[in-house]
Amino acid sequence: MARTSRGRQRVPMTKITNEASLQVTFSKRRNGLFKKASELCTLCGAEIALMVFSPGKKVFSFGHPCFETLIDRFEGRLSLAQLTMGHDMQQMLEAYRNVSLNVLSQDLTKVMVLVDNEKKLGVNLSQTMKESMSENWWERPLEEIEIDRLEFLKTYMEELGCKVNETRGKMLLPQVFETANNNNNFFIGSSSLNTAAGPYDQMMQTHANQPSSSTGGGLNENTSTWPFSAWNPCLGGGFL
Amino acid sequence: MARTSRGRQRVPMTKITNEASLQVTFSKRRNGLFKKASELCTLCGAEIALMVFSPGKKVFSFGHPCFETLIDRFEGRLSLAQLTMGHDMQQMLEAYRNVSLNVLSQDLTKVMVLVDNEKKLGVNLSQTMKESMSENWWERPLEEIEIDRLEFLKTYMEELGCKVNETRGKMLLPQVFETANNNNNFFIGSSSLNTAAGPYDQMMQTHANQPSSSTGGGLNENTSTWPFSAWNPCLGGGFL
DNA sequence: CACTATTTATAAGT
DNA sequence: CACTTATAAATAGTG
Repeated sequence: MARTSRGRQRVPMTKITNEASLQVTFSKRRNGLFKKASELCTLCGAEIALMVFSPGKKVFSFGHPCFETLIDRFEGRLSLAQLTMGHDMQQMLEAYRNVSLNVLSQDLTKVMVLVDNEKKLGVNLSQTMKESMSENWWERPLEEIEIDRLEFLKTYMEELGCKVNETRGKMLLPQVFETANNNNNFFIGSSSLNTAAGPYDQMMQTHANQPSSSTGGGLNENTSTWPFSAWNPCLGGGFL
Repeated sequence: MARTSRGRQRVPMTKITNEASLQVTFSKRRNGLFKKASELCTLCGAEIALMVFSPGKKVFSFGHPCFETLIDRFEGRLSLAQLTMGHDMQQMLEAYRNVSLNVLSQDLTKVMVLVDNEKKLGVNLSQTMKESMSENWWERPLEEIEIDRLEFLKTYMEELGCKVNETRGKMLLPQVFETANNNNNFFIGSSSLNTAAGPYDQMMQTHANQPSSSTGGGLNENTSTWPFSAWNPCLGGGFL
């Protein structure tokens, strides 16, 4: 009988037009990419943070090492909340919420902010904020949490102020960008001390665009809440 | 004559012990990973943010689409600054500064915050903050910027408060994690309107561990300042 | 999703 | 690090 397959064909490196095959290719290559990332972690002890937004705006992320390991590593470190305001007026604010049900359970969330001018910012911010409210992933009213936090930070910054004096340099600019990162579960339910990368499918997590559901689907058994639809600027729901 | 090569050999998926071959493998596979990421962007129109920390703690990042494209896409969108405080007390704060010298020039910076308890937080935060001060990438005193911003946000949140009422849900936890992401230059000096992914080597950037130098080396011609040593929790200098 | 036939990625070696 | 070779992997097209 004739060949059952022509085998792999060469494909031009241009965007696939056929929607169906694009989906298939995306899925296959995404998995391949995550696997490669995983292998790089394992073979070379590299640390990788990877986020992929599908053309359909779903989010797929990969992170290694696990949260716990990073805690040990960066314990006590704190970055600066840095907000800029150029003549074009821009600002960005990022925040997170990490869910950790157990030693090995956690999520890492990220958000992206871009504003071109204050007007648009003001308008859309309110809208965004209001929309996000319906997501309800918090136990306490959001504003309460936020305000407490901001208050704390403000106070902290003020206290810190007296210690700081040489803060010059270049605040080159106006555009602020932010992306999110997800630190996925790792070795769910076991091997909390294992710092080596495990099977890639255990290191990645798929976050489907789920308007109402709060648990992430996909390859991960993660039971923690993943509020992607609420904060992901790329998703159709939530903020968008 | 005998075969000059045994060809590719199968390698166990365990950490490579030989330091030399590890380096080689890391380099090769890292490039392969970036290439794969690039192809996924091109072929499927995916958006990818990828960060790789080498075992030597150097940072290699990849980002698509370019900053400009993202601006058009997310213009006016603002995420929430979300800070949590579990019974274990944790918090995280992330900030950015994006430098855009020209339409196609930009950087994306990221920071990571982890605190296990307030004591450690208080102590290390001050230390970190003080250390960061010597980096001077700001034009105005940091505290000033920070406080202004936090004040603005606080006010905003308060005003928003009256509009919000259903903010329940699960604030599952205590650990907060954050990683940085770098949105590299893309099509430097040309094709600002091109939204397709270009050659992967143009989408990636290598950030060497450079204590005093501020410009990133590697494959990218990026001329904007890259303050990695100041905020990268993995680097020996700056915050660490 | 399973199956090939091929294209790619790469481990070794130079 | 760049090039080569031979082989392991990834994956396009198909059922």
